[in-house]
Amino acid sequence: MGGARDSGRRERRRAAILRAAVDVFAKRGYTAARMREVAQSAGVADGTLYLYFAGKEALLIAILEEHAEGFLARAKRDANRVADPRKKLAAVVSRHLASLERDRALAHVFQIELRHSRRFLRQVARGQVAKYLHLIERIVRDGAASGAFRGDIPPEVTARAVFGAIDELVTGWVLATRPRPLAEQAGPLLALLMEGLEARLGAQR
Amino acid sequence: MGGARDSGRRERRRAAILRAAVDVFAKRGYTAARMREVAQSAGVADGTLYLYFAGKEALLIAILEEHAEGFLARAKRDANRVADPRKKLAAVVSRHLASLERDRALAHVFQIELRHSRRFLRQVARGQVAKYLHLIERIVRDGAASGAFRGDIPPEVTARAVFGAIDELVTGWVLATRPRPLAEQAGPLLALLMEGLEARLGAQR
Amino acid sequence: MGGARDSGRRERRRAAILRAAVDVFAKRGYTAARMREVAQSAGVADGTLYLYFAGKEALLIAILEEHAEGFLARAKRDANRVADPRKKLAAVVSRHLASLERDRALAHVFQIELRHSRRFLRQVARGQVAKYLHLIERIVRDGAASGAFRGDIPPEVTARAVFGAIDELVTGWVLATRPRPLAEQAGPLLALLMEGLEARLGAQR
Amino acid sequence: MGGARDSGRRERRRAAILRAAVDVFAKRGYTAARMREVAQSAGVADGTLYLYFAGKEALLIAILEEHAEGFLARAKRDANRVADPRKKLAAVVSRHLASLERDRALAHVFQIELRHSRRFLRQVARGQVAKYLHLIERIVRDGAASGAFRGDIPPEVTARAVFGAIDELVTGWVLATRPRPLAEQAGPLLALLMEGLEARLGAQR
DNA sequence: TATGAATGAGGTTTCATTCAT
DNA sequence: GATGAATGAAACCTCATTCAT
Repeated sequence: MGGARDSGRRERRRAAILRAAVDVFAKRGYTAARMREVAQSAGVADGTLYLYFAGKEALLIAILEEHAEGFLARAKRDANRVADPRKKLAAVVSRHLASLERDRALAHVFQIELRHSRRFLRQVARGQVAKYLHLIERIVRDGAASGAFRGDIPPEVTARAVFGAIDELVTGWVLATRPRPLAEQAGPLLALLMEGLEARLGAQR
Repeated sequence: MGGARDSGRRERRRAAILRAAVDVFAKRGYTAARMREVAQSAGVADGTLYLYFAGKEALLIAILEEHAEGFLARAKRDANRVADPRKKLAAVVSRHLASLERDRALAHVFQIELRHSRRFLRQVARGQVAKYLHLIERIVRDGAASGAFRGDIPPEVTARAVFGAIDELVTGWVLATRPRPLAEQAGPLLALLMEGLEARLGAQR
Repeated sequence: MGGARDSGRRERRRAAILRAAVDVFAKRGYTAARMREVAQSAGVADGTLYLYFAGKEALLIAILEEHAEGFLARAKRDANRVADPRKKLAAVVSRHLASLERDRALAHVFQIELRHSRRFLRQVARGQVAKYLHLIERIVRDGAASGAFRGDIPPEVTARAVFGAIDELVTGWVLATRPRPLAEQAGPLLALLMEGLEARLGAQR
Repeated sequence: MGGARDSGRRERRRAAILRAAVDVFAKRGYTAARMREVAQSAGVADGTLYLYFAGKEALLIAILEEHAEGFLARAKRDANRVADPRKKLAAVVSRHLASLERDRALAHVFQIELRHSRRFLRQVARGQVAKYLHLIERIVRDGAASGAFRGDIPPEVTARAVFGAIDELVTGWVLATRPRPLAEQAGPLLALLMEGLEARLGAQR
């Protein structure tokens, strides 16, 4: 019982620190952020941070892993709910935009602070983004096999292009002074990706 | 004559410092880069850096402006050489990939170091990237007007998607241990963007 | 109890840093003094200095305030112990000389380092010296009112002259290689100030 | 002829640099003053300063010597014009105040910038101030011998007290926001020094 | 003689992290 | 486990001075 209660307390404190880190990193930027401010925002002493995380960069990595895993799981679940590859892709894109639109500070950290160095990016790319790219790649590959998607474009290129396009929309939204809702942009983006930019004869829109 | 020679000397020295900065920033990352190493790499004294650039960040900004302007000018020129909007877009994409593939250290700085803070990103986004997005947007808009492109997708979304897709390909290339040539990826990316991901009945590829 | 002990510890450490600063400033001069040397002399780490004082100049200001206040309080107390304005003035002069003679390094800092810039002097002059001048002025004014002192000299001039004369004796003592004791000079100075330089008929000395 | 003309040119340039140094030192303070600003103010190139003076501190010393010598010569001449020791002292005091009141920037440098370090002060004290103290001391000593002045106060103490009193008046004038004319203060100061602060029976003022 | 571009030594301060309590 | 006072490494930039022209 004591163990369980302690564990709950520990878990809550860990979450508070992580939330504080997101807010402070978003507000100040990773480099300018001070561990002291994170501690104060979380309501703990400076030294306590180090009982939960190995250091400043570990905090950044933890933010990434904490949310990326949940996000990836939700995206996979959403994709699995439908059979049509087109709908799978649409589900992933919508989930991506919705997940980040819900929490602007977190989106800021994801789009900007998590990319502050090559070494860090490598860890990110090898870790979470790679998993995400694989998910898209799998959908595209399956779609090509079933005849729903074209088969003449390397799925890795498609996956990167899809991810890059979404990613840029989000970054624009994060940096904008008066951003337009992300959710609105899912439809047009999907239309572009699915059907292409060229006008079709006999199927004008 | 002395003035001309001095001016040439100054110009050469400025270029040497800028080149050194690209190399050191790419090798160490902006934060870990030491001004001393830049100076040594450029073959000048520490203090000389400050006769040419206001400081470390000014060096980063100068790298951006120096190359972004030239790149943008070349992209515009390429686009203007052809009339077909499809070919214009193809020209810009190819130029983008080719420009960065030519100089990997510079590409590294563009893809990673130039994005190390929100404040900096804002300057970048508002400055050079915005110009680039406008270029793409203009092509897309004109293409829609002439009937070559669809008219139902907001051109800003298209522009961001195109830029994001290219950008991500480049970033993947910069971070990869064994990158595949960027030039090879222009074709598939364009095919995807132009014609879309969905398979066409009666026109299988 | 822990709080009281900590507070004592903090107070002792603060005093040690201040003492170290006096010694190093006197030995090297303010500009040439190194914060590192102050830290080493105080037996703390470099960064610890900044937990107690805002910076190098704050150290100088703290030396001034710390000692000037005590000195002024003692001078006032001494003056209040006697009723005769002549004795009041004598008490202040003696206290001034005695206070600085007790601690040569401190005297050095007071006479030289505390005057290293106009900006700083203004703070000094407006702050502590002004208070000191007021004390003398008050004594002189009261003495004139009671008929003990002349009434035809502006008290501000008298106060500045008295302060300047003492100050110069101390500076001479600080700069001298083989200084003669300051205490010995109080009597002659007072005789001069009180009775004047001119010989008196029928009252030869 | 060429030599004479060159020499005149050199002399004028030297004077311009010295004047520029006085102005810049007074405006910024010695430490904050930049050699570049002195050069610009004098209308010469940075390097030219070093063809006339050994360095920044040499500039300060040159200001001192240049003006102190002239001032001392004038003070001596003034003193020699009268026979009465009282009038000699009055002449020196008046000259002192008048000399500095004429040029506020120079007065600033004399009162503040010339005292910025012990090493420097030693040079000053050993050099010019010592000569000045000797002048006063000689007058006081002669006055005592002739019976005009008291003989019971060590002349060195008197000299320092006189110098200190004048010096403090000037410093107050330099630092004041709205200074009252120095010349007005010569009379009261002399009255104090000559006749003393105590009220005289039967000779009230 | 005059120039001014180049030099390069030098130091205060910040802040992530540690560890005695 | 929690605290927070203490640590100390680390680097950008300034500016007096030099010297090739």
